[in-house]
Amino acid sequence: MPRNNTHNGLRINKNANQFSSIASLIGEPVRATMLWKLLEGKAYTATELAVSADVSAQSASMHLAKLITAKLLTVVRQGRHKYYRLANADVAYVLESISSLAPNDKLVTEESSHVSPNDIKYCRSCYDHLAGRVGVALTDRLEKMRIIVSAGQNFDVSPAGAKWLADLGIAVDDLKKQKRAFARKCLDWSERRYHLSGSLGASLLNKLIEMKWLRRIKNSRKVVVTSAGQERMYKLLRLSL
Amino acid sequence: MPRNNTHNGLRINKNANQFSSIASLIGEPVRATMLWKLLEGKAYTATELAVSADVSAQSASMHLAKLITAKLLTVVRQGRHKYYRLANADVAYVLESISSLAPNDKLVTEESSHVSPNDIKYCRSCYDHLAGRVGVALTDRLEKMRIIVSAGQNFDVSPAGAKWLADLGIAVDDLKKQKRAFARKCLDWSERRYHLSGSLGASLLNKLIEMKWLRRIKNSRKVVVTSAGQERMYKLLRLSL
DNA sequence: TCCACACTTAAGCGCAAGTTGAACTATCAA
DNA sequence: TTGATAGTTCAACTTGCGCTTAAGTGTGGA
Repeated sequence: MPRNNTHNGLRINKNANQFSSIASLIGEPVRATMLWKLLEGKAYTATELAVSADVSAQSASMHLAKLITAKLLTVVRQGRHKYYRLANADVAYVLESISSLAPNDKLVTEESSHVSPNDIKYCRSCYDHLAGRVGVALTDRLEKMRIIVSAGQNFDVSPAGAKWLADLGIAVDDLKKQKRAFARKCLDWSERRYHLSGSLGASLLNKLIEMKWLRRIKNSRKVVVTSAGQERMYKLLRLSL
Repeated sequence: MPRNNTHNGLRINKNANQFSSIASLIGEPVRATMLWKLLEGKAYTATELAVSADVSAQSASMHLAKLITAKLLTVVRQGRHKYYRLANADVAYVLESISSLAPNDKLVTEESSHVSPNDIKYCRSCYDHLAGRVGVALTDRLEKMRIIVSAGQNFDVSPAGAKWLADLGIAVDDLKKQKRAFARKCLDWSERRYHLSGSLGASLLNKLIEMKWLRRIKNSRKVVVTSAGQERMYKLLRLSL
């Protein structure tokens, strides 16, 4: 009887519907597994995702199509392969925040927020850039040293900063030409603070791994700081880890 | 054949499973509607939630039980009623972040982030405290005026601040005695900046509504600044809205 | 004491949503 | 050209999960 077909009721339900359709899209077990895998930041083919979620190619294709139409993923064709990745860092962020609700985080008392270097919260990749305590600390130092400067929801690179990055082998001008966002502020769930994302964040992470200052942990989003990395980052950035 | 039963594969899937179960819990249409309603911050009875989601009492009971065991909601009994509310601000925050993925945000070009006072992004309640552009601006002013001071992931209240709040009718000492967090930093999705949550944030919102500086919009999380509120907040806080 | 109300529990039904098998397109490599 | 691989589409099937009916507990008011 009391169907809430008031004007307000309808509007609320419209919002709730959109909200619900996204959440259930993410929540379906197979899709959740795929998204979780893609959180590493790498692009995977449909078959790879099908295998890792342990379903048939047909199922995978159907699920991936849904994620694409919902704009949660993007695809690029390469020959007969299709490479899927998360649509943007916002998606990665939402996935992270959902997982933070998992009750596995055994009773985190108010200020027992001590994060050890072995903790996934300490140093991890978020989609394609560096997050966690280290990601935030690095971003902080870059800002303090005026290599990057805050600009609304984005960062920008100072002239001096561009030179500093060039010394590291990162061509800021080239990155700016890409159509994806250049240097966005990405929120870190565990730290509740900004870190650097966008093409600059991504190429910085790549560079740090290439130089062996950081090392990815296989099949995980965890990243560790090598001893060389520790030393060099202190020398270059006064960043003690 | 290639069931990924490697040690790593299993660990990844364990995480993905937890992740998936939370997301699908949120995503089910009826539960999504209930959660969306609870985002207003108020507590509702099982029947109220059943009506607003347009389902039978039995169904509602079942859904609510699931949300309780997942620690997404909490309940208190009062006589023969049970009052449900979101378990904490983190839950509210996650719900908000999910909804931010909705593609309804019609093409937000890089810096067209112009928010009008009629926009839900401008001024709204997040769970039980004030969020949106106004929430962030208010928090900023409170910090600039040293009423609150940053302390890691929390805020603290200065001695002068405690006096200022007492003049408003907020007893800081009493709030600190509560077992819930006193003054947390809560991230605002649309603004990507902090605002004040915790018991202090909640009682500040209540007080502002009580004094008729703000007014809740029925059946919505939107909140509007009254003209009296505009005037008083400028006088008291140099906050122009 | 009695009845109304708020909410819960259990059993069976039914449907939406995912899976499967088969057929189809497109790319690549002999 | 042929055959192998990557991915998609479609229709038939299977099933998990929410809904309904029905019965039960606990609280409050007359």
